[in-house]
Order: sequence, then structure tokens, then C-alpha cells
Amino acid sequence: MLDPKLLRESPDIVRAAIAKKHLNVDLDAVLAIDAAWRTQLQEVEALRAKQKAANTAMAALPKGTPEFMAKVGEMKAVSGQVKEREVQLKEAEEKFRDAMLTVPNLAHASVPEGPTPEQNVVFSLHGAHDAPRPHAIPHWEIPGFDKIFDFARGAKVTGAGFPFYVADGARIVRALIQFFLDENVKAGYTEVNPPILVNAASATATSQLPDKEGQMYETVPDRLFAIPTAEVPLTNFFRDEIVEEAALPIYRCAYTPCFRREAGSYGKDVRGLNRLHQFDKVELVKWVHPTMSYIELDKLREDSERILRKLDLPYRVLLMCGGDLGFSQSKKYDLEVWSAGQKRWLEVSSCSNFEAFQARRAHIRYRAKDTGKPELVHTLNGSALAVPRVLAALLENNLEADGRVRIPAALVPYFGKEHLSFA
RNA sequence: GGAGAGAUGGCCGAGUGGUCUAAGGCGGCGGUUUGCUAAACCGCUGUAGGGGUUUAAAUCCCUACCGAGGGUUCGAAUCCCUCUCUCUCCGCCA
Repeated sequence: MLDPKLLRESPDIVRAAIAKKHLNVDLDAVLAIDAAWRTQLQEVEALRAKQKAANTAMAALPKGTPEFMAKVGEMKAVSGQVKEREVQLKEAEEKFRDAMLTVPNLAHASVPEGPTPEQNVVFSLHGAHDAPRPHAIPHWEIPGFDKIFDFARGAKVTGAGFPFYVADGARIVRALIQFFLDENVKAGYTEVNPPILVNAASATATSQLPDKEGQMYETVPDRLFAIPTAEVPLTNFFRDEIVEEAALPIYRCAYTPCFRREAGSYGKDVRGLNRLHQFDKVELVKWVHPTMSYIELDKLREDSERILRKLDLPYRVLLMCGGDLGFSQSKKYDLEVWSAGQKRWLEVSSCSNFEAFQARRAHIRYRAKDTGKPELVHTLNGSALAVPRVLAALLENNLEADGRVRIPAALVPYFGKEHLSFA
């Protein structure tokens, strides 16, 4: 959520920032709702002040005296009025809150202009993605692929997009998860193993609710949600809390399975390992001092990149333009790995700075040392990394003439051998 | 799942309808005293929203918050209902 005071005092700044994101928001309507709410608030508060004053006076009177009874009669009318106006105020407040939730976060000055993904800037390019790879084919066409990534049986047991990983398929997933976790811990992140079901309050704080409800699996009858990313439980760890300034920055990482209904996806995007309903991912989350969040964003991106380089995978970094930024992000980099068989880039990480936008909604603050007052932290997150797409790129880029896949040196200690077989 | 007991400020803890503006203590911050430290003494102490003043901040005024949400009442930390969580015992269980 954006700072309501910023909107009140500098609506033009907000207007310009929304234009940069190419979103359509009726700010005048939001401002009108805000003004109406504040007027009602003042009226109700004046009534309540009157009630409190009368209450103090009555406490000093002997009960049952004529003066006392007169007061009771008088305040009965006020009481009814307060109740009526409080109901209206509550409605106005909800309207105001809902209106504020339609206002997106502001794009940072360093975000490139542009309405569509075509204006994303290639920030950097690593590795020889155009090197000739004669054996490269889409990973789902590799002979034996179905044996160790068994989509058919997964569909029978659960549904499309829930594969079984078997033998070397299971082993490579486990190796990647552990490699990612170890690398992140080495980079200073504290490992966390969070709940993978969360309640509605948590899903709301990180903006999955109310709008993206249809993207999550929901349990009955407890109304718990299967997490679409570890960002949800990780970020909510400090929800409604005040941390000490000296504790910042806080770095956390977590491996979890992630669950996404992916309603509306189709075509080549969903072939093979490209897009699954259940997949494994290691996520990074940072809580930082507001003055540091852009430096921390670059460090976060670098932490994810380092892992791709250790795996010897060609990749590129995109700096997302205003129009391709999410609703709640101020700045975002995507890491895309080259998939030699499909001859396309696959997104394996998305590193974002939310500034105070997410922290305001989740009430995550730090106590400023000099003033002693609570201030909102800045939150950031990024993947390091998403397993299936890294795996897809690995299978396609490292496929050898004998039909096996060469395991990158850094991963061999985790996988336990130098080649993956489809037998 | 069953039975019982609980939830009050950073922490402990008193408070069973009206100066609660929540006692008292601990902790923390500031001060006095003081070779230093400690002790003693004095003062201060949470969060959120709104208003007013201001270049701005501080100060000031109002309101809300005693696990959450409803209700009763002129008036609720206190009475009633629902829910959540914690603890003890029983049951079940990897």
C-alpha cells in the first residue's frame, strides 16, 4: 500500500508514477473517498468526546438522582447517534482502504520507460548462448525423458503439471535444491524451513489476496492456502512486528515447493518443465534500511547470478520497464537462462525491490535508533533459483552425443556423479 | 477430538460496570549525587489515525487500542455470545 499522506499532499507525483507504469487508476476518486472518510471521522470523534465528557460528569453524581436521570436520557440520544454514525464511518473506512489498495507502488527513477515487455532493457549478458549445440533438442523430446520425469503418471495420480521425478530425475532435483541452499547460506542468508500452507491474513499481506485468489490452491474446510512462493511465509515472518534497527539488514532463504493453479496458461509455455502446478524453488527475502534498498537489490541480483555462473549456464539479466513492472514493485530484474533446445530464454529468477509498499501492508517496521520511533522497512525478494527451468536448461544445454547429460562441476558433489541418465 | 484453565503496555503483574488518563514492579532513557563502577533519589516511558500550528520538526488538541470480532448499557479491561491462540490432563498419531 502506498503512503496515504503522499497521495494527499503530492497527488501529482503519484499521478506521474502511475503513468510510468501504464496503469489506469482514478486518483481523483481515491482522493474524494479519502476526504469523505476524514470528514466522517472527525464528526464521530467529536460525538465520542461528548460521550466521554458526560461519562466523567455522571461518575461524580449519585445514581438515581433527577440530574443523573436527566443525563441518562440526554446521552441515550447521543448513544444512538454514535452507533449509527459509526456504522457509516466503518463503511467509509473500508471504502478508503479498498481505494488505496488500487493505487500501485511508484516506479523508481532508474526504471526504463515503456508500456510493454519489448522496452525491457537487456542489463547484462553472460555466457555463450549462441554457441553451436548440435545435440540440443527441447528437453521433453530427449529419449527417456518420460521415464525420469513422469508426467503421465502424475496426471493420473493428481493432474496435469504434477510430474513424478524418478531415479536421476529425483536425484537432480534434490541436488539442485541443496546446491542452491548451500550457496545462499554461504552468501549470508539464514536458512528457513517455513510452513507451506498459510492463512488468509498472510496471503493478504503479500497481496495474493484478494485479487489473485484464483491462482492459489485452497484447503477445505480450514481455508488455508498452498503457497505460490516461499515469499509469502518468509515475508510474513515479521508481520505486525517492530525489529531493532541494529538487526538490519536481515537476509533469509528458504526452499519450498510452490503451488500455482496457472489458470489461463497454454501452448509452448506449459510444455515439459517450463510451467508446472507444483515446483521447487529457493527464495531469498531481505528486510533492509530504507536508505540501503537499491544497493541491496543489486547485491540480491548478484547473489542469484552467481549461482547461474557456477552452473555454467548462459543467461541474461533484464531490467524491467515501467509497463512490465508488477503492481507492488519499484524496480525489478529478471534473470533468464538460455534454453538451447527450445532456443528461447526461460525466466528463472525475479529480483524486486518493494521499498515500503509491502511493509506498509504487512506492518513490518524497525525502531529508528536516533528518534526511537518505528519506521517502515524496505523489503526485497528474489528467486535463487526456480528448479524446473534451471533443470530444463541444464538438460538441453548439456545434452551429449551419447544421450546423457553432463553435470556441471559445481553440482557433481551434490549429484554424486558426472552424468545424468534417462534409463 | 474431549475436559479444564488462561490471554492486560518491551517484560512481570493488579484491576468484577463510572477520574482507568490502567496500580505496582522490572527493564530502558534523561538527570542529581559520585575518583570509577554500583547504589540511592528525581523525572520520563506504547501503537495507530485524525485535527491544529509550522518552511519543517518539536510542542499542542481529539479519537481508538487490555487476544480478535459482535452484543448488552447513558457508560465495558470488567457482563454476555462467537472465534483464535497458549497451558495442563486424556485420546489419537510420524
